[in-house]
Amino acid sequence: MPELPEVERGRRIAAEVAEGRVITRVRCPDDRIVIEDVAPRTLARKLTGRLVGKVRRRGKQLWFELDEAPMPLFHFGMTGAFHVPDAPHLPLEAGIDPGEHWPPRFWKIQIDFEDGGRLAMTSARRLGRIRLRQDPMNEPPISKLGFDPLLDMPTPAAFARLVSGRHVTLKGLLLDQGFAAGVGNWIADEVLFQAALDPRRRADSLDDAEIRAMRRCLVKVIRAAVRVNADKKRFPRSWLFHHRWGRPSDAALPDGRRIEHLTVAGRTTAWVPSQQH
DNA sequence: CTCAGTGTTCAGTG
DNA sequence: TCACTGAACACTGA
Repeated sequence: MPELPEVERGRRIAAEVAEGRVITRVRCPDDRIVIEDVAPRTLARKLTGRLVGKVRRRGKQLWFELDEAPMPLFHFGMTGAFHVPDAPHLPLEAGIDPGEHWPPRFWKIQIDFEDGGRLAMTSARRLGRIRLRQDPMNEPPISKLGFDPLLDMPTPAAFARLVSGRHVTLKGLLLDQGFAAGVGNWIADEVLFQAALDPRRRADSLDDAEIRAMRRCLVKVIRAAVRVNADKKRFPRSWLFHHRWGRPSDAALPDGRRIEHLTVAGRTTAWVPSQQH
């Protein structure tokens, strides 16, 4: 489920196995890998022998800092993840039992390190991408991203300026990676639910208090989701998250308030009309 | 068998 | 320029 929190989880998994190690082998079969603008064997050649510095993340983008350019940039798409062998704490992704299967189902690349550590990237629906960049931070797609709610959340005043000039729906604004990097479909819905805002409202229709509420809920939801992923905890019961997936006809919160489904900004949107205005 | 889907990009429209 | 829509990508699982 790669929105910002899952990608941050991937960053931590990769950091543990990769940082400070030399890459000794890269496997990415021609018929399986999803790479942009570079042949699988070229990618393997560029990475082999490189020393990994920091594993970094911005929004949903993840990359390795190496001792020598180019650097590999990973995007998980709809279903991607990083895996390491024999790690029982891995996320529950369809069909993968990391304790028994290696390489994991749907693997697209495997990277081995000098100390025997291994990392695999999976992408069941092949929408994940791997790219090479000389200077990842200053080239697209990362250079085009907006703020990252975990790394550089703007001040309330700066946030208000970003919001007020826009005529998009709130849902569309939150999903725009050039506005807030890392927000995906369910997080956008959760933020608007908690901020009590109708997803179809236009950004430039919000008053100061509503903008502050949206900012506060964005930070709160992202931070809580990262914590949930890291500590194997659960989201609070009051969150829309738990209840949005049920059959649309009888979807409701525990207290009985109805959950409706709409398409906003081209995406399925769950919301609670009695609470969001 | 059908269809939605946690993401992104691009072409076309207004 | 801005914003929206739909299609495409490619596959799983309900």
